[in-house]
Amino acid sequence: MLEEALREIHRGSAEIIDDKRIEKLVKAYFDEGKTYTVKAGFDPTAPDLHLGHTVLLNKLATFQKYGGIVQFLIGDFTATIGDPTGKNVTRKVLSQEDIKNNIASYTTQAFKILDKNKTEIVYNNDWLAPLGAIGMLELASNLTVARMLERDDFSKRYASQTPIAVSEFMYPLLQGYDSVHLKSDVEIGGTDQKFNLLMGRQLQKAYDVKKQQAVLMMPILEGLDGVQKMSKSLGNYIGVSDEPNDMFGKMLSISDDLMWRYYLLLSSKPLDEIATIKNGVLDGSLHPKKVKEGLALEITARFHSDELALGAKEAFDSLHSKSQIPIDIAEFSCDGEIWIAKALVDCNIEPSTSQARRDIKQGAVKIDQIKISDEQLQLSSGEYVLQVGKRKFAKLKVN
RNA sequence: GGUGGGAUAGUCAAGUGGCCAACGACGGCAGACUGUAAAUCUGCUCCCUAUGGGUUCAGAGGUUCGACUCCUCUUCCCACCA
Repeated sequence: MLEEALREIHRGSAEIIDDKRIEKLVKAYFDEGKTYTVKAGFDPTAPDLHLGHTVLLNKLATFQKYGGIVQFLIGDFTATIGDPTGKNVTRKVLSQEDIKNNIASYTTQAFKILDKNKTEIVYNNDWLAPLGAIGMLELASNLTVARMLERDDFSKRYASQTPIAVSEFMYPLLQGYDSVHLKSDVEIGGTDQKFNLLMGRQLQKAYDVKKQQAVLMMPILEGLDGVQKMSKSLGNYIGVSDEPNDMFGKMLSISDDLMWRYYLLLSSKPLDEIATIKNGVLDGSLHPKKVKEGLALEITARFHSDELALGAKEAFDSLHSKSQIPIDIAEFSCDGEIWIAKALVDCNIEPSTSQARRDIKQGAVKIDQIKISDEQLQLSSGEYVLQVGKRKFAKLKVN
């Protein structure tokens, strides 16, 4: 039982510092029912969560299963500085108003995964604001500039003479101080947070907290392209608030290689079960498509419901596998006879008549399921279903 | 402040007077194959009812029958010097 719990906790992690401590904490929970605290910080900057964020949330949920009380730390104070990690420029400072709004939507989404009863939402403004100038200076004395400049992102910016605000130096310190105040037993974060996470340990020692937090780092999830990290700005993400059909479709669009990564980091299936599935695919007894569907169903169901997930699968099948026309396609209408190329542009499924003509020439355009080849074609009155390629549809009514 | 180099389509990057709507790569779109995959192969990739016309190569002028290519000025980048 203990062993299983630990395996689940270790699953997918990139690096763990002080694993012994984690073992002890979990063991104490099994033996004596003692709980412990697991801290994770969230920047209230991104109100829309995507699956990349859920990697961390999943891990927190796992800890909750085994005695962990999550300290869901909202960095409302630190957000006014902006985490410099990975950034090449000084970040914009958020207004209090923005922060408040973001927090509300953030937590609603997070509780789709976390157990509300084992979560304590804390705001670092509560203790960082009262820290005052003296406290701040005291804190700052724990870190040397040289040490700070060892950090890659800072040293690069320094070398290229990109400005670094002194306040940015404070960020890791403040994050670390959060751990002092909260007396956290464990902190989890992404691998990119290593420096900040370790700062928590260092400061706990300096402030004589009597215990140093264990640190568990999760890898950064790759986006749909399988290469770059999942992020909204790159457009390669699956949002936790995505519609079931979108979510399901996006999941199926990932490559087979990436699928295993997603299974590891996103699925709640036990590892040995996943290993069995993987073997099945390797020896050909299982079709990779089916396996990917399983994953897509699981994830879609998690954020919506079993029914909606199944519905999404059916919608997907009828659209793609059975090559039927989707049910809800955009409708357009026009007056009088219309040239086919123009019609495609007017229905927003082609960017220009030039492109439309090219596609017709290539046999990519269908009207009512029938491929057309005449680029001069005029549509007289009636209703048509226009199609370009496999996925672009429009209904057109010619009056 | 001085001197030199650069700015080309979504991105990178050729092109140094006509053969240039502009090589190539990536991306994107489409076709074949499939599992709406991936990989691979093929075609297309400024706009316009088109064997033609129009607008493009940082911006504004100029030279020329003709300019992305030459000259002048402007803006922005980069390198070296001070």
